Amino acid sequence: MKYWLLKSEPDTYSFSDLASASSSGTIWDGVRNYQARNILRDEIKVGDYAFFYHSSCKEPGIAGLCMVTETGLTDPSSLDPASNYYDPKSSPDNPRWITINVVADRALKRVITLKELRQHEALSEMVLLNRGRLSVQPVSENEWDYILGLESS
DNA sequence: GCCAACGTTGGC
DNA sequence: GCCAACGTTGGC
Repeated sequence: MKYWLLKSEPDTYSFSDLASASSSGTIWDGVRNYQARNILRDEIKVGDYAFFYHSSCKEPGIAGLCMVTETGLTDPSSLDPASNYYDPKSSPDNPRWITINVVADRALKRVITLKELRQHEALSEMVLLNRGRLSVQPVSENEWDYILGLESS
């Protein structure tokens, strides 16, 4: 099992939105970056866990944990002409944007902020802190465990 | 296939 | 709202 970090703007879709979604969770739609798409399509597996990260907001940071329940899904927004994420170069026969379904696992006891993460030498190699713009990223097991260890501190 | 121009992300 | 970083586009 591997660990990941998924970014969302909480004004658009927050961790509490996922937590209050139906038991089937949500499709992680709208990713339009090839590196992130490749991770969604090729690397993330059912049963993997991810941090749910709030970006572009007052307090950027990790708000909760979620679990991957399905992979290999065509992003429905890419085929919807009414969507902001519509991509005319994608089609049902040859979908360009492949994604996953996730469910909420649990909220963290507190949001672990980006500012706090930056203060820990043990996390200095985190993708989040070095290639901040990537919206789907790997998290090492050591980083995962370390960050969960901060939760109660 | 280079690279300048342009667009987007996302912290601050 | 600014702007640095960086991904994408498109002319050549």
